[in-house]
Amino acid sequence: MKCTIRDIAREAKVSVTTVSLILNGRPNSVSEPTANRIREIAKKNNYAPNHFAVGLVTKKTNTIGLILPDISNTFFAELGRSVDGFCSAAGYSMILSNTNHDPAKDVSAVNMLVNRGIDGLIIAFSQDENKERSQNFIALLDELEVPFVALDSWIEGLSCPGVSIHHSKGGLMATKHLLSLGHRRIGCITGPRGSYTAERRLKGYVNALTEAGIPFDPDWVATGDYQFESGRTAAQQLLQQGVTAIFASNDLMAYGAYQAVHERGWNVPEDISIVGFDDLFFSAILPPPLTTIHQSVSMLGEQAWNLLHDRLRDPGMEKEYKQLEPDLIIRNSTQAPKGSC
Amino acid sequence: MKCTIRDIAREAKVSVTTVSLILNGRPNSVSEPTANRIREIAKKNNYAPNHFAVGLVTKKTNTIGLILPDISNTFFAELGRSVDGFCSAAGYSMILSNTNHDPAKDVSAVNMLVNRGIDGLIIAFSQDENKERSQNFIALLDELEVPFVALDSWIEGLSCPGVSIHHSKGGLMATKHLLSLGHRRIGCITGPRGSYTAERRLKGYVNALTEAGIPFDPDWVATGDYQFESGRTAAQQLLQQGVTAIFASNDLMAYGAYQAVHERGWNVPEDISIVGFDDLFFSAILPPPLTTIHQSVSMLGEQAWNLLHDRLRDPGMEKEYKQLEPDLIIRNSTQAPKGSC
DNA sequence: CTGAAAGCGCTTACAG
DNA sequence: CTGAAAGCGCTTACAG
Repeated sequence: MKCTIRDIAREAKVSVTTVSLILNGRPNSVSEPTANRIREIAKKNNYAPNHFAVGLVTKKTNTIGLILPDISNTFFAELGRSVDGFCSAAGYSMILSNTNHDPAKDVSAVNMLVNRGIDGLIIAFSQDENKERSQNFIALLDELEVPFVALDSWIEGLSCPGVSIHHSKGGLMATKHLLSLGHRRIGCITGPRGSYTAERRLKGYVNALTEAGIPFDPDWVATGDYQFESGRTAAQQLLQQGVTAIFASNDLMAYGAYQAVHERGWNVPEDISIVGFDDLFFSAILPPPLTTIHQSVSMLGEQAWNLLHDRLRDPGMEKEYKQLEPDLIIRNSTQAPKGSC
Repeated sequence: MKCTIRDIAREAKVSVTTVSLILNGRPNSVSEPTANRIREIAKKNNYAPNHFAVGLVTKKTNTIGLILPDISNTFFAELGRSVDGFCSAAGYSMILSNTNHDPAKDVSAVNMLVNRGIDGLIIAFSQDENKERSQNFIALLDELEVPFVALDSWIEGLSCPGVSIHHSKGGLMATKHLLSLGHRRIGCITGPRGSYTAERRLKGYVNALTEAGIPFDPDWVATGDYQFESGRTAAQQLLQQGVTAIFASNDLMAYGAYQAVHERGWNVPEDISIVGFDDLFFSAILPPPLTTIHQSVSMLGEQAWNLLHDRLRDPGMEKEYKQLEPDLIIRNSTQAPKGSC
């Protein structure tokens, strides 16, 4: 039978107040022997506080919500695992909500989670091209009574703490690497239109070209959706344009680009160099191993949790937005363009 | 300001009883106009029931727990996504708990989730070689007051509903495929010792050899732990034994086997055929694409949810254990052994 | 057709 | 040093 604070009080012959004070370690003036007796009875009966009763009174749940666009993408799966690790170590549970990249689900997930009673929220936003819905979403978030932090992504116009890799710097580093190898006709496969991360990474690409004095050619940019298949299609377009190298805005699309190259009977990196972004586990074992921008998923998860945890304790805390340094991992998918030496 | 049932009652000039009855669609005899008025006021005020108050009274939470060994493994990530999809469609939330393959965390996760108040539980067990802890775990589960179902894996001696692929049949099919190509020296990379799924898959391998009249050679079996690296190491051992083909008990280890083969300067499938198990997304894009046993993750998730949902409505329901049919997907990592034709 | 009231299991001023 | 009591926001017999 489930044991309540009342059962313990009865057995220990004290009031429920006393039991509650002791078991929660609240400041009290209960005598040591009594306190110990209470603790022992609680232990013996396997006492665990009723979560709802506690929540009803304290308004605290020790549960946080995590909203992710797509948990089947390794990057987000690892991110989820990382956040889960940190929050469960701190005694919090995590309710996961998967939006399948649907911004409308972002909205319903926030509502659902808040009604269910979470203490805080971590959100990796889905891209939204719909300006009006996007504005409504910001309004909803602004009125949220629980703290939340943006992870990986962000919404234009939203003011909140958050953490992400420095997307544009990553795009810059990837493109500069290609430039330094001697490439001049460099294509870019972007993430979906309206996606914050996609736009930042593209910006890095554009900046690198500009710095190198290469005029921006829109034909060298193909839009993808961060999925494998779109990388393949986009790469086919770019190959038509005669690019000698491709910066894919994530690894999954880079794999698609490999496929497009192979289908043409070409090889990576001999005929075309490819750089990715994310550094998924598979990128290291793919033949040839993929040169890519590494994101530290565990650091991302840790920082997101820390930002949230700080605000759980002090809701008034200032909103900081952290940007993690990207790492260029040079492997074998990039080399100097053909005939350049 | 958060609006309560009481605020609505006051505004509608009825009792809280009436409001509760209407908003929950309980059998009632409230006049239509009154009912509509209540519904409108609720809507206008954005009323959402307080989860804790409801839970305290009804003992229901509309939340289920999902325990997974490793969400960063694509197979489990997709499984999590699948379960999440079905339960959120049914109005349930899912609390995810990641055990990192640690059976001790299985136990603590169950306790944590139950104390937090879940209506039901889906568990993909981690393997446990420790018989005593395993027995204690079974005892804990037997006394669980909420329904639970086993997903993918299972514990010897436990009686509960569940769903998994027919692991041994999958192992049988994979090995028979190799046999049918003419291979006779077939190695097997198993999952970790004590793992239910690993043992079943190995059993399929052994059965196939026996059926074909090939004596079982323990040197042809190498133990892995379902991770990439262990596949590489195990494959190195097996290659020493002169096998012409390898059945890896999951795709991740099959990728490791590819690596071991390449490191030796050999090729798949010319020098050695490899079959995997799971059919992860990457298996189709790997060069050469991997022949493997396909598991329908979405069906696994759906069945697990259905089994649980049935028991949520009728706890007395009989315990059924469903086994899904494996599918052999033949791609390019397998062919007849060298010099066989 | 509708409401008063008990109770779910806690926490927390407040009183002694 | 310890306890009685109010209250968190609901649901649900029960009474009228």
